[in-house]
Amino acid sequence: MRNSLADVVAAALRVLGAQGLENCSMRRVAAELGVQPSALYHHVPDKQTLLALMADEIVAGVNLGAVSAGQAESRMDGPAAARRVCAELRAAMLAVRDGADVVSTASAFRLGSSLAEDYLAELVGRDGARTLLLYTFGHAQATQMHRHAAAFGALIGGDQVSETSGADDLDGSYVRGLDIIIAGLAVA
Amino acid sequence: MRNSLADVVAAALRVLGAQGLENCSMRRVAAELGVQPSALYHHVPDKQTLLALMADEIVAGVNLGAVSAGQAESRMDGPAAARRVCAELRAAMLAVRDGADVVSTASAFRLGSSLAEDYLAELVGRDGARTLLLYTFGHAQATQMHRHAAAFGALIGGDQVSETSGADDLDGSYVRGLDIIIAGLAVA
DNA sequence: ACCTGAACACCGTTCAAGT
DNA sequence: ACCTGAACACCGTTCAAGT
Repeated sequence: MRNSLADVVAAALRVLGAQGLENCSMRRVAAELGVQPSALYHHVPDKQTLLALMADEIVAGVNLGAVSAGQAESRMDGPAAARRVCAELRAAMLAVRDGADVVSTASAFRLGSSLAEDYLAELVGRDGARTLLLYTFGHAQATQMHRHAAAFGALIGGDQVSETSGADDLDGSYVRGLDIIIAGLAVA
Repeated sequence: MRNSLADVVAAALRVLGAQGLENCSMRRVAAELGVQPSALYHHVPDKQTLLALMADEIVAGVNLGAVSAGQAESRMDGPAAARRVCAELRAAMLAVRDGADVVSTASAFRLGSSLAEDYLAELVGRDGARTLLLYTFGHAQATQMHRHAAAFGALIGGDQVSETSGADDLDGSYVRGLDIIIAGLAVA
């Protein structure tokens, strides 16, 4: 036994963190393992599947209700628990370079049948769950894109503008949008 | 004068519609124009720029307040006008194959400075505008991905399940999520 | 101004063959 | 079971040169 599926996923996450999604090719993951590109296809049918496994790993730490569904958070009301799950999801994605893109693409493919959506649906209903998830994915993607652009701009532009209006409070922006949706859920 | 920038963008949109985003390469766009791939770089600095121009074209028909800002929709309240803009945006993206992906990627890059976001911000505030846009983009992407999967599944699976619960009411799902956000805006 | 021709440095995936 | 070696059919981009 030389490399397991878990080794491949771990190597892929290392390449992702070090080089970003656009450079996370099958060939580079193979190189990270010291193996020929074709060897990866013994563990995984294609790149899309590998990305889905990476997405699962990225969000693996998110707590989706500890015991059985809805039971662990019995002291919290639905909206409050939903808010906690979304915040954890966002943090997990932002912790990995391009994590939001990887997770969003993989989860959009399963919309309607993901663990996170099912759990959120118990808390706030199917429509509320979808709305919260799509907002959370979209905002996380925008956050990482903005940070990437800022990091790149800092290299070439010094920091002559710093922030046109100081208005890149991405965390605050996320929470305020979340508040809007949660408030809307209470009405319906 | 053999080809203009407009010709290049139009050819790219033709390839997109016919072959989808994953096959919309610079080389295929060049072939569509009967030209060498390198010729495209006379009109456009890189592929990303071409995709942004395609995105602009896809949403060009969306009415962002006819006369001056906020004036044309004086008979509508803010939330109602915002709902109309979002629905038009969604329809424009869904009208083109992979349109949601093209527009989302290009717009996420400008989040905080797009025409649509500025207009929506006048109607419902910056946080409301961002929330509505991210939700609308995300839902449109999920819609097109679901349709693509359904079309592909129909080819191999016949239609043995048809719909597990008849629950692929994507348009209804979108509107109900929009209702949640709009209701939340009214509270804040 | 607009394009060709040729090249550079890559991709994902397949497949026979090895151990 | 896991991997190599070689190939196939592609990519985006650059650049000197043509008209």
